[in-house]
Amino acid sequence: MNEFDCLKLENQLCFPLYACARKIIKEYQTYLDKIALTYTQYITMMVLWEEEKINVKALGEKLYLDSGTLTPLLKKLEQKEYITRTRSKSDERNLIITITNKGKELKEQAKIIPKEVSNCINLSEEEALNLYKILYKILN
Amino acid sequence: MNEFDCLKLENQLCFPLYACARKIIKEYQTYLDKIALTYTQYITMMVLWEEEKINVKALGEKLYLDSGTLTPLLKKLEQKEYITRTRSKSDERNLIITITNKGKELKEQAKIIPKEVSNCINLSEEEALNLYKILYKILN
DNA sequence: TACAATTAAATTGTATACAATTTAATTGCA
DNA sequence: TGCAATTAAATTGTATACAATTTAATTGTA
Repeated sequence: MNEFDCLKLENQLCFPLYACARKIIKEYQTYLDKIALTYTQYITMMVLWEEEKINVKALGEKLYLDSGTLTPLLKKLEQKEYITRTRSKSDERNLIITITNKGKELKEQAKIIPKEVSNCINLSEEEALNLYKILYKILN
Repeated sequence: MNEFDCLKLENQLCFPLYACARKIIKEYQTYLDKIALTYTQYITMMVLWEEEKINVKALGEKLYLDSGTLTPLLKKLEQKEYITRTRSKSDERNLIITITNKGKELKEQAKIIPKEVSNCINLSEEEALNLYKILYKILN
């Protein structure tokens, strides 16, 4: 182990993390194409399938994304009529994102996607749980 | 566990993977700013610190990136004089990337970065190894 | 209660990612 | 050997990411 070994790609943790995330998102994309959503649009809709109504700041905290990413994305979801964007009456700084009926209906078509993707990833139950725990340890 | 639970963000594996990768890359970026490299430029240089000379296709296979991403990135690294881009004599379709002396010198400044980043991530030796194995199982 | 400080989104600018297409070089075979 | 098929990069177009700045609304306090 010399002083430069830490600079080898194979000794990095971040690199496989980055490559894996992109690989699985690409796998998602093949299924998401059927409902014409990108992966980022999809996880945004996931929040709204759970919450119905949320402001941009809270949404960003859930997704670890900022308004620079979310503003254009939310305008696209609005164009597709899956959400509405309205300013809060009590505090005009807040933009409230609300899911529409059309957005709710999408949930039905989306529910098979996680299973389709997980079929393509060959992890045991134990490995998946282990991975999950370690990732959330890093995130928190 | 109802039929829609698989659509909850907290039940996803891909989402924390994606969020973690971005979080750690952001951490890298704070240190990479000192040598004015982006994360993608950095992992490209890592390959060249190991190889000296490689064509775009082989580089892309190592980094899981295609020419659409690499072409503009490599032009930037050429501008910074860390690499040269020349067509292969034996097969003009191939573009050969070669590290320059200036590129090699950068390695000395970069070698502390992995340690600086790993200090910010609170994983045990065992967890890190475990994560590493699971990620490469997904990649292969 | 003016007004400086803070806060939430939006905007600007740069750098990826990646699908799809194009361009140019090489290969394989009828 | 001529030419269709293949291959490697580059290009085009779309959609993120994110730092930094700007805009507009609200809050806290001198």
